[in-house]
Amino acid sequence: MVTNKLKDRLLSRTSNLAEKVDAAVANRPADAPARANTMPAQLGAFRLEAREYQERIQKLTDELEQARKAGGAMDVPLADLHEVPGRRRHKSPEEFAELRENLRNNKLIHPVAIRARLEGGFEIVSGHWRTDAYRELGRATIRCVLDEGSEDEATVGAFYANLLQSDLTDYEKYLGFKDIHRRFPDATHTSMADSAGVSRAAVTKLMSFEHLPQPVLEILQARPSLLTANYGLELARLTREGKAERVVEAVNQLAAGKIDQTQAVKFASADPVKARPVTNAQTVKIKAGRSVYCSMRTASKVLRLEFQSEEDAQAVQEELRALLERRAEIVKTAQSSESEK
DNA sequence: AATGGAAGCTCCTCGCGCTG
DNA sequence: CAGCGCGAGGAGCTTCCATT
Repeated sequence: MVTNKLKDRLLSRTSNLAEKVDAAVANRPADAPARANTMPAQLGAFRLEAREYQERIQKLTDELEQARKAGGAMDVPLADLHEVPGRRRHKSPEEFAELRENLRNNKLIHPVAIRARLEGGFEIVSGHWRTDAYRELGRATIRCVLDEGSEDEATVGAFYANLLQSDLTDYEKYLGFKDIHRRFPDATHTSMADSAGVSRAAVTKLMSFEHLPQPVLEILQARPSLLTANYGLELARLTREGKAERVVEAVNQLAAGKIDQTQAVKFASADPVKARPVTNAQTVKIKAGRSVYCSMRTASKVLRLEFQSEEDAQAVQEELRALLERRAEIVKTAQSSESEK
């Protein structure tokens, strides 16, 4: 199946990215995030910090490892499970309801895959919907297993796989790319675009959500579909130009359903919101008998010709070209005589 | 080289007016 | 009056050029 091939291709690119960036991170000098001033102090602080993190990771991983040896899985309190943005796969409300009802009566076949977090608790690698279902069913714990593979593989892989689903909102895509960028600070828009199979401009556009005012991001957190990246980009630009207040007000009105996205941008840019741009377009229909042969539309400097068939358009093209070349010649001689004066 | 921004293209949707 | 076609604008995307 084509889709699967594409998915495999993207996922394989994804693992490449993880390796590449891992390698880049490994090659980076250890004092990159330097805080101390002297070299020995930098190294000392770095080693202490690294050891501390290492110990915490080891402790949490050991607990899960023990559980796995004991029987492969452990019951984890739902309150200890945390979601990582961009990792959840899409599911319709109907599909979720089906899953929940299934789990109400049957026991969990596939345990939730989790990984220990530095800040405590566990992050869900896969099984977000199963966890949600258990929460709705009022259960206290859920069966979990320690995930294999690296954290980055899990996040990046799940996100890029999700990206193939068009029903992910632009804001959610932004959260995913942002998370990847947080994990791989060396990743550029270009490299992420390559891995995701989208254009670089698309990534840049999505990342523009980053520059929106905090209140707008909070609204989007609750309603991710409110703003698409095209308009997010415009509003981010206006925010940078110092119109953050107008942007927030515009998004509030957008959220209230009073205006659409285009009007929101106009409103935020402080331009008077015109009801509708005055169009002075004129359309002339050239008829062949009773049917329209060609519809000719003139608006400012645009002339549009629409024929009934491709053949008609082709047939006229050569004649029009000759006409336009003659006109261009006239304009040219007029220009040269003008410059001689 | 990376990123930002403008412009243009295409597809889609919706309202309006014409026609049978 | 229902069905249809058309016009116009919205939305989503890419490409190209400018800027950092």
